[in-house]
Amino acid sequence: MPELPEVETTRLGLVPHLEGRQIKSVRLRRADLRWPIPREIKTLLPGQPILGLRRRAKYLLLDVPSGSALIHLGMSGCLRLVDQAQPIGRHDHVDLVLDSGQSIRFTDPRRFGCLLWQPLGQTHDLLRDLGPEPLTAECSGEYLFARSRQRTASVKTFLMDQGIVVGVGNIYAVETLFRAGIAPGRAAGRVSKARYSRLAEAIKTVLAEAIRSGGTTLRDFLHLDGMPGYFKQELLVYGREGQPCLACGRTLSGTRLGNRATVWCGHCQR
DNA sequence: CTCTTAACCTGGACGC
DNA sequence: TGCGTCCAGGTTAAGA
Repeated sequence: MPELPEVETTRLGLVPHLEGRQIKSVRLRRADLRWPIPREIKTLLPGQPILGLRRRAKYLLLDVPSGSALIHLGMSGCLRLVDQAQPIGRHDHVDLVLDSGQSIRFTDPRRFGCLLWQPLGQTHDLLRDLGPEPLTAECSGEYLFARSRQRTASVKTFLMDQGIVVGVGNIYAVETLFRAGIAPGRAAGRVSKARYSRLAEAIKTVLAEAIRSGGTTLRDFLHLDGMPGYFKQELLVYGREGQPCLACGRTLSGTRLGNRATVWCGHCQR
């Protein structure tokens, strides 16, 4: 489900409810997510005040004095704020019960997500080799150009590599490449600096706009209040294979790159 | 190193 | 209605 805008939307929705709260208890129903949920989650979190909820790449970090709970939503995960009375669903794996009476509920049907522990002062291995945040100046055309030299893999695969730049998944890779006029199958090392500048620009505008719209809801991504994200209405190419290009009217092509559905316009993107 | 592929897991959509 | 197949917002491990 979630790329950076959906994770950030989740964070923004949760933050106001966490101010001054503490974690009363942890209800663990199922620990076998992508990696087993470590015992620290169960033993260290209860009784701790919540200091904040940060995001790095597609990870959320729930800070308490002794460290951070590290959360990734995988393909199908979501966090919701629920009341005690909320019935527990088949895929509601963990509740972090707050002293407000509400709980942060982690739901993830496919269990590609994870909930791990990062002790204070340490950086988890999963965060170690991540590239820059896309909405910072570090993610520039110059930077992408420099990192892409000599690389023969497709520019789309390159863009989705979290070691290059974080937060861009399949939907936003397809969208940003369309807006930058770059064919997704082109070798990353054969894209000019000028076009990487356009791409960097597109990454920033598309992600920022998606966050502003509350993310993209394809099937199951919902906000804390159960409302969908509205960026789907602004997708120009994703999911539109065989339909007319909104820029030139020609039929959009579809293929698979790195095993992921890819859509583009053979006329507008080179 | 870089690149490609398979694997993890469940559920929904579709065709027969 | 039921069954098989394919597909889905991500990431890592293994192999070439």
